[in-house]
Amino acid sequence: MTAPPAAPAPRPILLAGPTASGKSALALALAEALGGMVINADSQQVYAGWRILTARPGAADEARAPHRLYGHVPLGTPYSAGHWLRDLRPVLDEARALGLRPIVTGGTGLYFRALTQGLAAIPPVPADLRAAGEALLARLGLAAFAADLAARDPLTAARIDLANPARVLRAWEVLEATGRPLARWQDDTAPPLLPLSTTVPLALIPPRAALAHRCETRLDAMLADGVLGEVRAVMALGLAPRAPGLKAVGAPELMAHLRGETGLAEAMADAGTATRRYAKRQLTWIRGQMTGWTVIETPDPGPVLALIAASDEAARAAG
RNA sequence: GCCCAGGUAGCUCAGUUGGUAGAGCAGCGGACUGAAAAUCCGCGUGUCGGUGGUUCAAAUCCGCCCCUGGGCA
Repeated sequence: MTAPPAAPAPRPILLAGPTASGKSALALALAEALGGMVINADSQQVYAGWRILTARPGAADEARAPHRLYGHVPLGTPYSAGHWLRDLRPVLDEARALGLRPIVTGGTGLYFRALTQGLAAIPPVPADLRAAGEALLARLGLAAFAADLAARDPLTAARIDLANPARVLRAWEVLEATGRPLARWQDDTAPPLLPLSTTVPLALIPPRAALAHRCETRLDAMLADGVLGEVRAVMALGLAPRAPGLKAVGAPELMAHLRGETGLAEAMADAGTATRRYAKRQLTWIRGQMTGWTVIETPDPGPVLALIAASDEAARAAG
């Protein structure tokens, strides 16, 4: 112990929360106050083409603090929790090199799980194999398809929801592509990139009434900002309806309107419904899956900064 | 004013020969290991417009009243 140890890198801040909770604004305020880098953890905000619809930080926001992993993926390109984790690692390195504190924020619970609990290192599944699986599922029906999987891979079948086509299809394609049960891959999951204990994990959960109100006013604001033009531009790309990046909440509803299938008022109402349901699922995820996270109720930066300072101090004391 | 059709869950509606009611959507709760803003599971939340009558029993049959839509004046 001849030289004092270098100051440890500041622990990354993780900021989760339902849509319209005020995460982005809070993340930006924290970045300004702490010298941070805002890093996206949202499965739809990674896509170029959506800015208004996904309430992505704008140019003015990005001028106030460095932002990463926003809009860096072309629409139509497959993207997943695995892609995101691989993209994230060099960004965290960059933040450390620049002396910026990472502030990872977004609404995708799975991404935070992959980050803090690890993700099985399963090789990529070829797109045509997935398509073949979808075709087989459509031909056999879910019950027969699931029964077939259960016969070939009882280990995984016992672990997943066999009534959920997405989960059964995933198990099937992993088995087909790798010859190894998904459950085996999952059992071999490597340690996480950022264990929860090495972070400051915050979950922003505003009071229900306030959240509902924000969901509503935000949709109107999107309309005023020209979201229909954005949707029209995306439609002009001519991508398949189920192409990656086209399932942002509100996209199907507004596209239906632009195709002349629904009135604007109806489309906006439907988009509002979709938004509320999405927020509800996010809250369920946070309640059920994000144990160990600190719940904060308002996006007011003052108390949050105090909380972070106290947390940092406690971590320092613990060594 | 008269005739017709309706009035049942937050909304749209179903309800057989009378036995105190059920679907979809919304809503609420839940699951979640590489599509996750995805995908899936569970739950009916009701002065059956009001009132009087017939009946052991009325959402259901009868009278009157109220409301909505359409038609005739």
